[in-house]
Amino acid sequence: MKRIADSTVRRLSLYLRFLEAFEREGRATISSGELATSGGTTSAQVRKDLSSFGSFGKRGMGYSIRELTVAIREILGLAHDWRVVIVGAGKIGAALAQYAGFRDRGFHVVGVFDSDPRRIGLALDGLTVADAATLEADVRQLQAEMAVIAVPADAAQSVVDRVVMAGIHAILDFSTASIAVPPTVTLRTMNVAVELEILSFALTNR
Amino acid sequence: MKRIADSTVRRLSLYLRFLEAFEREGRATISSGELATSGGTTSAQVRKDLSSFGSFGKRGMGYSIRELTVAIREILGLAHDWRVVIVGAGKIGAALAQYAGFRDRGFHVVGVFDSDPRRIGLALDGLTVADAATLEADVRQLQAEMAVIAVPADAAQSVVDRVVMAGIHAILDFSTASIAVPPTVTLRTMNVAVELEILSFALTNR
DNA sequence: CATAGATTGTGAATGATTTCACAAGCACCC
DNA sequence: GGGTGCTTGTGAAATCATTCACAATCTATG
Repeated sequence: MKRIADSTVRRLSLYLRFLEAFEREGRATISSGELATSGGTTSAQVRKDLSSFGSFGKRGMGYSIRELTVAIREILGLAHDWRVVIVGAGKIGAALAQYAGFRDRGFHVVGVFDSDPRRIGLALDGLTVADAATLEADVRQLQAEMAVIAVPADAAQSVVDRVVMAGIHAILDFSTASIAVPPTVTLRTMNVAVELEILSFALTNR
Repeated sequence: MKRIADSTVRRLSLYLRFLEAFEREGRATISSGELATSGGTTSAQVRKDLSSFGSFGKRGMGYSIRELTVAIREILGLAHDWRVVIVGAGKIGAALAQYAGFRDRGFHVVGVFDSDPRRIGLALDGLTVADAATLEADVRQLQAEMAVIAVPADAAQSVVDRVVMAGIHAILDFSTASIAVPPTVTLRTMNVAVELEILSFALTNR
């Protein structure tokens, strides 16, 4: 399979949301144009995005919402649930652990860790905050496949190293640090400060 | 000025972080190559990014960390503080309101709003959660310039419409909804589910 | 003051992504 | 069953972003 652009994958994830909303409304089919309008893009872009993976529509008719939903879920690897650990039970980590939309979308939080004794043992929505001292062993034992990192910047690299050591290949990082990972590991960073600074630039240079 | 790519602005924001770290270490100058290594890019990219805005380095010597920091802060519009309101005092909204890194970087939270009577009146780090009923008037009165939206998906569009009405031109949206704004408004979306789905794709198709 | 060594700034080349534009295919209708 | 109207799938073209490569220019040094 030829390499898929990051931007394409991101859009597929968005299309999936719109398809689910349309399905809830009871719609049966949708055209690339309508999907494009929902997602703020163009119909050609929607068709191109899908064409990397196959042919899902009917000419003259559009796409079956049901079928396209299943196809995109398959493409994105959402056919089965993922087991996720959260490291860091501070404000952000705790908020994420308790975020229901998480689990509803197939991401099952199987463990929350922290190294602060005041947080270890806290109950978060059915889970108990565990001691990060045994992170590697616990991650393996829980068979986690993804990690969310919500620790202070100066601890982030070491925590990432440890979950990588424990066999994790996909990491979502909320810290503001610059993190290095081996090429076999996918790391994505969500940085509120960066986004605010992009907004600041937009306000300043409009 | 010619149009600046979003990716360029994002990198400038990252460079700024590294520059600040280097400055704390007491370094005086830095080369494009070193900055590139920190940011996971190339020296040519660093120079190209800066060249859209002027000439900041000395050939043979690199960049003065002090001067480049000031220049990038100027470019990004961080020379003065921004007044930010947060709408939605749930888990995410509350975590953001209490996030100190926010204010330290020049983003001053001047108001937090919610429509749930159980949350109105709560104290969050020096701020009291206000009733969202008077959002428009309060936003104007507080002279807020940016809004962070952390409300449920079905309320997001209406809240965005209201802050836009109140004169806000920059919005950071944490909801999972698809939001429309007038072309004069900059909207950025942070969607955890989308990021996790990109990770899911990466794990599935590696 | 001339030379050596380093690093910038930037056109040109390459690579990636998006948009265009249109033939092909499907359903519906008469 | 042929015509009409729509919409897909996809090469080709256009646009946008990154990398290359090198002249220009700075400091340090003897």
